[in-house]
Amino acid sequence: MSRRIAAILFPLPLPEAFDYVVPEDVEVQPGDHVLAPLGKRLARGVVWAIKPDDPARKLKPLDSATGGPPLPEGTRRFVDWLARYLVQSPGIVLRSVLRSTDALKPSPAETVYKPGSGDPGRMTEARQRVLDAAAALGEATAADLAREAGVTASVVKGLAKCGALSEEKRLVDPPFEEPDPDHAGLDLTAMQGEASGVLRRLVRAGGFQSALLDGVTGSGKTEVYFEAVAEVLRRDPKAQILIMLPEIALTEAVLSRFEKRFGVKPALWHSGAGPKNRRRVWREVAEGRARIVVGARSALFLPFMRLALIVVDEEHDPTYKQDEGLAYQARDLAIVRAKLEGAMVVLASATPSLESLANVQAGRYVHVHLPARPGAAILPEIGTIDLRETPAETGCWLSPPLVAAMAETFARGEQSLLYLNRRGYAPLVLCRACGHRMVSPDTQSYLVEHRYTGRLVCHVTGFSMPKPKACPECGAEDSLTSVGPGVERVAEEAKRRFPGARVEIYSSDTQRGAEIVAAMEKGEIDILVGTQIAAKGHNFPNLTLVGVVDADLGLAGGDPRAGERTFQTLVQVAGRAGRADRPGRALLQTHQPEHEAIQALIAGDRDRFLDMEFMAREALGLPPFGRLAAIGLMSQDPANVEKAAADWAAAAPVTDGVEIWGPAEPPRAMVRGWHRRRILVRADKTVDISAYLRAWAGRVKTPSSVRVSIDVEPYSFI
DNA sequence: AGCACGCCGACT
DNA sequence: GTCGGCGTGCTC
Repeated sequence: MSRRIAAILFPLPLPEAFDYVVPEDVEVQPGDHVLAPLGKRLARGVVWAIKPDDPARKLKPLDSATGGPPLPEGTRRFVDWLARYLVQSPGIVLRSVLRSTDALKPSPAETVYKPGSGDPGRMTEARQRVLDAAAALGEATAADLAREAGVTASVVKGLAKCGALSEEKRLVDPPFEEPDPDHAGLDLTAMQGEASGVLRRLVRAGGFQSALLDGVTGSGKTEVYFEAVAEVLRRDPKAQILIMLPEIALTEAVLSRFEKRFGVKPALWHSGAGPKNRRRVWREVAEGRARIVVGARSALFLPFMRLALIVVDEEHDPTYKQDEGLAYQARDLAIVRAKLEGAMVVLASATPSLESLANVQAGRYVHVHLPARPGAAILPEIGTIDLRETPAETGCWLSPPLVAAMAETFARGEQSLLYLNRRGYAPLVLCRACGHRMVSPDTQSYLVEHRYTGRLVCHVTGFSMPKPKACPECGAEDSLTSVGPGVERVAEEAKRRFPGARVEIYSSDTQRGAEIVAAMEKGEIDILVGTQIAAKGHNFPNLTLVGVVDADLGLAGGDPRAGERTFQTLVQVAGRAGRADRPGRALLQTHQPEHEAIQALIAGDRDRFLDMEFMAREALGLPPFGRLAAIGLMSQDPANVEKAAADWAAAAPVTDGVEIWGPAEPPRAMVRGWHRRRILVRADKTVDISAYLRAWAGRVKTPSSVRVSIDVEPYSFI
């Protein structure tokens, strides 16, 4: 009598799936959820495969099947692929898929009440209030009715008993409504029509395809990819679609646009959603009923039954890269997932990543170009101010040419935006007497002065302290001085120079951001000083001058993507000026006006910037022309990390086309008591860097006091 | 991830 | 003499 064997994968850091005997009376398929004995306890796992028996092996029987929607094959293959690629145990990847622990239980039912025809009998005031509430709410739970009427639930129950309220069972997690591809009439420009036509043709061709939808802000990318979504809905009544957005973009605005186009709300998946919502979305996706999911990067791990299209909006956005825990780049994984599912991918951006443009050049992606809508935003005239020739006065940050431009703008009754990506008043506080620099107790990074709150703040850990009167090192009184500008300091200078102007600050510290935006739209602010947060997406019709206080920020440093990021940010910021019918201009204060990023920007020549950047990266063998990986080591004991780093370095396999850089102290060598070291690996494109790392990790034994993290394709170099 | 085993410090 | 700290190892 041959046994049936099931390989079961647990959501635990185990190296592989474990084998169990399937009892006679248990029926399981790959993807089913089961309980199985693991050591002394029962653990939840997923059947990964059914295997032929090997009678020689002594195996435990699995306990039982737990039910719930099975994990589809595509999702399981994605887990296996990811585990290999990310150099992680498959169980850890599985854990990212099983994000909603109670999604496996059937949707619970709740009792709801609505007005009935029965005789309420003796009418009391409480009963009348409940009946009024029921009439107003239509259909509600006992708790809701009681709260609304200001009584206890027993009054509701009493009315239900005599039939004055009728009782019904309702699923707590109702299915999502079916989106209608033809809900809204088409109202596309000729350009949009052409672009959406290309995408629709790709959808009709079917199978795995990738397209880059490349269009400036305001060109209507969303409407265009919505047409690809509609085409998928029309062609296959079971097909599912994932629309990915950076977490921060998952706002009411997106939802209302979606609802206008498809007539219903999409299933939403993001970190802020509660467990109830997650359970509903997870289950509806796994059962194949949720047709469209709009979600942040983690939505990529949902168990889609029949995924036909993935849209990655704002694909260049660096927040698609997750650095903590499972380190992955959601945009890249979207391509992989689509390939495994035979689905199509649309990457959309106004400033596409170099990686995506390289794929276009290599012919791997179809390039769908979407020019600006006629009559819409005109890119402003962009100029530089060479700070070496016309520096700002000592203790000031606005150079004479920028001040002159602001004065003209103000005189015309138009608005200016000063952009500086530094919160607070000053990025550094030091003692004039002894040179002591105020640093954070944990990270040793500089404390940023916030004059508005009178505190010194660590932007890394959030640590803060009141600004001391005397230097904590030498005791000198009133010797602490603020070095460098933050938005508060630039605003102070703007107020001093333009006493009649209304100046406001907009940063992530701003409490009433929405009010600032509204006031700016209404023209109630003359000069807005803002960080990154002010660069995105707002439409200020009377804004005609953008001054970039420090265009050099981000050009330096060891980050291979710094130039690209600066370029993208500057395009966004410059794009704020002159959006309505007024021409705008942008002025960039810089010490390196000859830098490619800045030259290309003032020429409005993206292709030239990209060519330069491509050449630089190709020469260094950096992505997308080579591969990078980072090995991070962390311990509370400095001697332990040091030793572990040395052990890792000594164990590195020697291979052609691979270079090891380090071990080195990262810029933040110590974070919250943890000492850190990093080893960077650069490999030629032909090298399987995951296999290399796996082989390497197999040769080293790291003590449990040292934590090891492997990041394939790191983005953060902090 | 749990859970057990094992080897050194302050307590009934 | 034991209770309990958490470092190490194992789970089909």
